[in-house]
Amino acid sequence: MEYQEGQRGTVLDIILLGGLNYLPMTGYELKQFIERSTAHFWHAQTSQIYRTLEKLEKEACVTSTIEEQTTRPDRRRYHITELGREKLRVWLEQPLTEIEPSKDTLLLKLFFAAQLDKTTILTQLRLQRALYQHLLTLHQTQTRQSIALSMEHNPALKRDGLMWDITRRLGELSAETYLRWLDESIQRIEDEF
Amino acid sequence: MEYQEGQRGTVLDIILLGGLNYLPMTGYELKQFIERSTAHFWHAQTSQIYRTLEKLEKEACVTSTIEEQTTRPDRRRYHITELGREKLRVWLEQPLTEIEPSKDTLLLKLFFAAQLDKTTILTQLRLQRALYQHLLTLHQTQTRQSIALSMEHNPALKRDGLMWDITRRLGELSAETYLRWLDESIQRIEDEF
DNA sequence: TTGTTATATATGCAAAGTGGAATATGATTA
DNA sequence: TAATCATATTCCACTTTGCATATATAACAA
Repeated sequence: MEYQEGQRGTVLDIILLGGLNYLPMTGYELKQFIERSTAHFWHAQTSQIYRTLEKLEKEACVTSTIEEQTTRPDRRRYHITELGREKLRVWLEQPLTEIEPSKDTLLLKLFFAAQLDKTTILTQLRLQRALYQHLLTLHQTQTRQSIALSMEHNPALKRDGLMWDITRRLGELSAETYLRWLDESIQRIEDEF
Repeated sequence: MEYQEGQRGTVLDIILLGGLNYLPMTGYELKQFIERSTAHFWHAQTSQIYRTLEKLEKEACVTSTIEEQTTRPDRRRYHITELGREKLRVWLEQPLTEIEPSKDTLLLKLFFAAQLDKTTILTQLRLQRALYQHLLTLHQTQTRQSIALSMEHNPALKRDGLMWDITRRLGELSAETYLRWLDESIQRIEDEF
């Protein structure tokens, strides 16, 4: 009664359709595609990918063909259909009208951390700091390069490249913010706790 | 084989135990507690809260007593047990050794948005901008005040107040970052798309 | 008086997601 | 030569989540 029902479409549906809209891939390749490109804002288990592909095939959003291989197990390559493209387009056009609630385990830990001792809290924060420092480096180098590489290979993807860089940029900014916040918080706990 | 198994403890377990560690509450009150205090980093459905409370009672982490009421439906008030406190403490002490993968639907939309037209993308981004602007205002006023209020009522919560403000602060910084990124992205799309 | 909101809890169902293991095999490396 | 890595998919048990709905009652507003 209150939405585009009948074909809601989960987020993973969309990632898979979005990937297959560039080129046909196997489940295995889609897993790698997700790890290379969307990992910083969405991830999925291998098993979930295969099950979702089956579901999408039932819904006629994708079709599949088996490729026989001699040296390796046979593999099933998925192709997007017109219906699939339509589903993708409809979902992309639909604006997000609210902010989705985020989930952050570290914040939860800190929220109830007053009962811990100072050193335990500080150790945990410093550990997170190291992890985020590493993540930031990744965003600034690796991810950026992989985008540049894709575009050299295929200049038709100019717009795509812009959009990919925009998503990459939020990852970078977020990591910077998180680091600043960690530093500030470590300082405050040292002084005020 | 590779973790503190037997009592893994989900995040919602911890929120409920953490809340009950301050004072005994009913399911209904816990729902409100979550909305007031942890909503910006974790949320939960009412049904999920009641079911998790039942589970925690089976595990002897909480006990419950029924309060008979004449004007309202009876209610069940939950109390944390020693085992519950222990579970909470163990979880809080355990450091997070990795960064949890985040999920962001807007980024997903942008990642595949190259096929949309410029106006559609810009409209969606401007809508998000308005939503985040509103969220930022909330963080800067409402949440801050509710923390100050809690501490006036109970000065013993000084440390808790510091930790609460630290979590609030990330909400504020994140909203600012998101806004800056939205502005920057709108600009880039206007110029380069 | 009729409808709505707030209090208070519970249930049922399906979809979504987790995590691990099973099953193959070729290529590489120590 | 043994180990393990990379390819490639599937299955299973389980938890979690979303969403709707049911059952009460009192207070309040239209």
